[in-house]
Amino acid sequence: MDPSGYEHLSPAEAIAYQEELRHKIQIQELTTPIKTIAGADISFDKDSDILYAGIVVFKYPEMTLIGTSTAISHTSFPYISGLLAFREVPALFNAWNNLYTKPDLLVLDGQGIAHERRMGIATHFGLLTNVPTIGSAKSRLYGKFEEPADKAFAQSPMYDKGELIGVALRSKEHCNPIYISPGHNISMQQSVDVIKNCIRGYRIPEPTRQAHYLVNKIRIENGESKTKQLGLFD
DNA sequence: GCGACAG
DNA sequence: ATCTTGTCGC
Repeated sequence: MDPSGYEHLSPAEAIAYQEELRHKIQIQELTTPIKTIAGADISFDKDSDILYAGIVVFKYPEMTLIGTSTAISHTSFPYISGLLAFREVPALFNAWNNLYTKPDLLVLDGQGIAHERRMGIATHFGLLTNVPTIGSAKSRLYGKFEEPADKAFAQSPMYDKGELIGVALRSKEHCNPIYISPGHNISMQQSVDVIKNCIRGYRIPEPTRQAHYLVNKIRIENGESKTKQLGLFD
């Protein structure tokens, strides 16, 4: 199904689609070398249905900037816990198609398989584009875990009925942990290792941290240009 | 019925 | 996610 059609799905239909896609998920080691990595994120105004999507690509593991792409899209699918992909993936897909050179790996702001149906936004996007993905969320959605020690890089496994679905990682001392889980076409261990390599002094790993910065920037800029276009200062 | 609940 | 200044703590 083309993501442009997501907005016409009912929540029940979206859940049915997740159950259908989950059978295709591949959590296994990525054997091809990782030479480039990208971060993706979304931004929007409080009561607006316009989404600002952005992707930032870096050379890995140096993390030097290679390129960026953005897309401004409309959505009508509401935010529903567990169905985030249906709201944000269409916009991200547009930004993805604007990228000249696709990265070897993509980090999304949200869960991978640490989801009740293993279909977090990172997994969903990976299945859609066939690019290896990792989910790096700022808060927990699903899974049980013990609080990791308050020491940089301390980690604790996240489980769902005995199954390992993610890792709570203390990316920085005295900061709340981030929740890492593989999205598609990469292993749990590799996901955690890669994210650790992307931590550069902040709680949020560089790929999504920079993507967040980018989408906020274009959101503010777009708002200002519209104000001018409407001639509110005339 | 109650609590949880990515962005 | 976004609205927003100061403020507590390392």
